[in-house]
Amino acid sequence: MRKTKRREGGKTDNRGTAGPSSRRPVPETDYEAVFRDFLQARGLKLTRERMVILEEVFKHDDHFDIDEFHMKMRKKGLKVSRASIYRTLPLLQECGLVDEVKTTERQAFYEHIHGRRHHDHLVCLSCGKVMEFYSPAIERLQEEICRRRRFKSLRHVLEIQGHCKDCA
Amino acid sequence: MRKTKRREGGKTDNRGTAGPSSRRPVPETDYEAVFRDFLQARGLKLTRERMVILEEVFKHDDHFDIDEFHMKMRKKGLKVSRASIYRTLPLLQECGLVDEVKTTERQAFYEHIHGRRHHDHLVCLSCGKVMEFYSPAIERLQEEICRRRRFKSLRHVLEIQGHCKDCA
DNA sequence: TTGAGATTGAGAACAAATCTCAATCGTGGC
DNA sequence: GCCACGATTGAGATTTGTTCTCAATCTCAA
Repeated sequence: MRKTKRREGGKTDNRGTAGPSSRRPVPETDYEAVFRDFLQARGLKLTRERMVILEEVFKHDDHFDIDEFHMKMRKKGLKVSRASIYRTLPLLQECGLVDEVKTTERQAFYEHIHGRRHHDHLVCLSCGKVMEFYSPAIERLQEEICRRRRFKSLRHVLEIQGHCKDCA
Repeated sequence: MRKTKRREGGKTDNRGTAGPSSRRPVPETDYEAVFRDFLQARGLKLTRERMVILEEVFKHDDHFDIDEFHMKMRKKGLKVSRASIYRTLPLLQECGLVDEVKTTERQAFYEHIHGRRHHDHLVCLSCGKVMEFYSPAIERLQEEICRRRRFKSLRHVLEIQGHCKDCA
């Protein structure tokens, strides 16, 4: 009995990052290399589970929460425990492949960011859709504010909540 | 098991302000009137607990989380259950007296906003200090973004995390 | 190949928030 | 002022997201 939550976000294009025909050593994707190097540098092991999770994360192009993620994997027959997911995502975060977005919702959600630009979120309170936006001007203003206060900014979260045009 | 006595009467109003040379009923503060009206309009009752919580909220001028808040009340001998606090804060939020700020921290915190201006937060990851800032320019840019997407904004959360000048 | 040490899975443990329900209170009508 | 009744309360139980525990298992450098 785990949950019954919503937040089914917008469509994904699922841009087939999956491996090409597997007969010869499939060329390692960018993110695989990043993760592998990170693990090595940290003296951590490259396990089947970690790789399965990595691949799955990069198949999602939208936001997801851990429970939904776990469910989806089980349906596909990929057996990885929830605990491993909880343990692996922070690693992916540490090596910059994934971003954890704590929202005003109870639970956190994640999104992969490798090769993507930083962005902020619009969240529809009716349908749960999450849209992204990026404003260089806002970013600049934030930097300015931090500079003035001698605050060393590490990251930020900007989430605007309301109703999307379909729900308004 | 409701437990023995509770509600050992007394003092609902007259928040000991040692009124100037007051000989007449202490004038209700602004926020008290707001809350009272709100309760009435909603057919809710004005209870001792609700008032105690309201007063306490307006004594804090900074951010607080529910547990800390509850503890502080107990120390003062104000007996109100955690459950009541959890139930009352959303009411105060509804009538615009209090703001719930969900942060990237695990738990939410609150701050009263009556008579205060909207603002965003800088959070120091080392010492936990929370600073406020307000940027009309950022606000305007956000509105612009929403307009362009036909998104009806209700509220937003902008939190910048990093290290304050004392911790850097 | 091997063994030290990292990792895993299942379930227990936690913690924040919410719910349950009998006892009790607040309020409008007399 | 008194009543009746629905709203509210407190204490503890429950829910829910996340983290921890530990025996079994796996990884990888030597």
